[in-house]
Amino acid sequence: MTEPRWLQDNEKSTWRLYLSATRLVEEALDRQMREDAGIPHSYYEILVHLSGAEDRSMRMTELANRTLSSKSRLSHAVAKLEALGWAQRAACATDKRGQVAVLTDDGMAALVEAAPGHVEEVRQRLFDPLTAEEQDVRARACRNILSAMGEDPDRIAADID
Amino acid sequence: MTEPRWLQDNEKSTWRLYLSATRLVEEALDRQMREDAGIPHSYYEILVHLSGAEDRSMRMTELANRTLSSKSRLSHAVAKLEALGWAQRAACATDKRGQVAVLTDDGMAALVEAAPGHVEEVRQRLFDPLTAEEQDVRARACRNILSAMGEDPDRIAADID
DNA sequence: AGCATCTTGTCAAGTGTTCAACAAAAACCT
DNA sequence: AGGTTTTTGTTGAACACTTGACAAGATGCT
Repeated sequence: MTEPRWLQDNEKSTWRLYLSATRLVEEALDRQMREDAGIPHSYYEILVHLSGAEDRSMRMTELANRTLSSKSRLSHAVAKLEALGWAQRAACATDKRGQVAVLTDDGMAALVEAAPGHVEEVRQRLFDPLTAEEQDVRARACRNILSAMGEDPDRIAADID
Repeated sequence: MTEPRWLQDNEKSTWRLYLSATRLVEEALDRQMREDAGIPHSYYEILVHLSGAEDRSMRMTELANRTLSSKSRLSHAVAKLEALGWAQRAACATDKRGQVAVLTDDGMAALVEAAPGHVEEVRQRLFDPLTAEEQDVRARACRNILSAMGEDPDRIAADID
C-alpha cells in the first residue's frame, strides 16, 4: 500500500471552492425551479429533453440516459409528471416491453412558462460572473473530466445518442 | 417584460458539459464514500470539519454553515452519525440553547480509514484530468461565481468563519 | 424450434432531504 | 423589569432517490 496522494494546501482550497460553488449553484437552480414551477430542476430537464424530441416523446431508457438518471428514478419522476398532467406514458410500437414518455400540451405550457426564469438563473450564476476565456477553459475542463470518466464529451455537448 | 437572454448554441453545450461533469463527479464521490465507509459524501464532510476543529467539536449552527447544510439536515445527519457511534452531542457551556457535535474516537478512526480512498477519488476526477493552468482558471471561476452569489471566496478557500 | 441470457420498466422498502411548525433560550428594546 | 424579536436546534411529514427484486418481452445461441 503506497502513501496516498494527499492534497496540497492550494489544492484543498481549489477543492473547497469547487464544492461550494457547484453546490450553491445547483441549489439556486433547484430553488428557482421549485418556486417557479413547483418541480425540482431535474424534472424540468425531463420536460426539456422531451420538448426537443421527435413527437415530443422518447423511450424511457433513452430519456434516462440523457437526463443522467437511473431508470428507477426516471420512472418515479415520470409518474409524478403524469400526475401533474404534464407527461403521459404510451406503449412503444416496436417493442412490447417499451414505454414512451410524451410531453402533453400542459407540460409544454409549463415549460414555456418556466424557461425564461430558468435561463436567467443559469446566466446569472454560471455565465455572467465569468469572462469569455474562463468560460472556454471551463468547457475544456469539463470535457477532460468527462473523458476521464469514460464519457464522450461531444455526445453530451450535442445532446445526441 | 423584456425578451429572455436565451443561451446561444455554444453556451448550451457549455451548460450541458458543466451539468454532466459536475453531477457525474458528485455521484462518483458519493458512491465511493458509500462503498468505502457506508455513509454519504456529505456525512464524511461533517467528520472532516469536526476533525479539524478545536476539541474535535463544533456548534451545530457553525457546522451547518461550513458544510453548506441546513440546520435540519445537519440535525438528522448528526443523529445518524451518533447512532453509528461516530459523533456525540453535548450541551454548550456558554449558550443553554446550544449543542455541540463532537467527533468520537471511532468517528476519527472511520475518517482515517476512509480518507485515502476519498482523496484518490478527488484527484482522479478533478485534478488529474486538468492541466495546472486549467486548475487555476477553475479556481478563479469558482471564486467569481461565489462572489456573485454573495459569498466570500477567501473565507471558503481557507475554511474559516 | 427451444432454452438461456439480456433488456426494459416498475415497484417496495429503506435512506436522505426539505419544509413548516415548534419550544427554549438569548438578544434587543423602551 | 417586561415584552417583543431573533437565534438555536429538533421534530414529523412529505418528497426524492437508491437499491434490489421482479415480470415481461427481446435477443442470441445451438
